Amino acid sequence: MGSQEEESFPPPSWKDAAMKELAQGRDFVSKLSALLQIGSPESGRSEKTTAELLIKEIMGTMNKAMAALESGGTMEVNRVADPSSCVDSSKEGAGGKSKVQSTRKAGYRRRGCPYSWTRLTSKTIDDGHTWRKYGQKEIFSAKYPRSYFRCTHKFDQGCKASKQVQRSEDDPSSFVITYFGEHTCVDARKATIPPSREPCIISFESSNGDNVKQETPSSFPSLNQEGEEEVLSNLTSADSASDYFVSHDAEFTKPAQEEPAAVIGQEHNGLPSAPYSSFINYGMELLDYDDIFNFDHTDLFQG
DNA sequence: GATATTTGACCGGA
DNA sequence: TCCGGTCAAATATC
Repeated sequence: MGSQEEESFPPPSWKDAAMKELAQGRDFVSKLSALLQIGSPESGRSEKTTAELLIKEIMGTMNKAMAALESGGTMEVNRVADPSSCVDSSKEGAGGKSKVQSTRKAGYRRRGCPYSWTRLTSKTIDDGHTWRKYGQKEIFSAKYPRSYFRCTHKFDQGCKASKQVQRSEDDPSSFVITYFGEHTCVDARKATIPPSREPCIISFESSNGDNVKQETPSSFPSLNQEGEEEVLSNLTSADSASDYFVSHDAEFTKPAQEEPAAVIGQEHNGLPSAPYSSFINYGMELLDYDDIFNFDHTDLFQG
């Protein structure tokens, strides 16, 4: 990775459109914020606080995204073809146990996995799937080790999804999470969650009226697994992962502490996808889940 | 006892 | 040959 970043980075026209949309979104949030300031006294204080926190989160995320766009992007690159093609062909159908045939440990490499996307997050988050860590490596030329996760259902359901988590060198409080493959599993944990397998269509309406629709992978990652807190705190001895919160019952993270993650690189069928639209969508997801599960915000936002 | 994590070794693409 | 991805035994945790 790395050398392809520039070439996969959104072309200027796309970038302009994304910037415009982000700026507009920021304006909307500002207006909403202003409305809240003069909101009716009847509105619950906790709800107002919640909304304000959300606004701060959204604003922060949008500013980050815009800054990233402006700077030409520290975006990761991801080559994408067919999600289903992103499998460990070497272990296909064997669930990793195929090497029973061979006495050798397999060292199959994923280089060139055609379907991946990367996101940068200041905290770990629960994507509704369960992951199992299967390795950690010190990476040459990288300051922090990289952790390797596979879907818990890799063997029982043959799910091919996996991810890598690495602390960002630029911002050690952030984690770069790279997802590979698509979940083909049916996670019991997700049974109570509205189906997310439908592609999320996001519309970017550019200034010239063109609509840029973006389809995000059905297994859009947003949140993380149980116990990853400790796992990630292992990446370095420091800080931030420790205050991360995940509730499996609620299938939700604690937004007040959770900085919405940005998908910083994604590509689909050779076309640069909309990393920023994805993170926007992530914000929408939070709201949707909230509506659906009728979470008690006061609980969520209290430490 | 079952399940998850850690960690050193192996493998193979670049 | 190097280095990153994965395996699997050992260990830890529940």
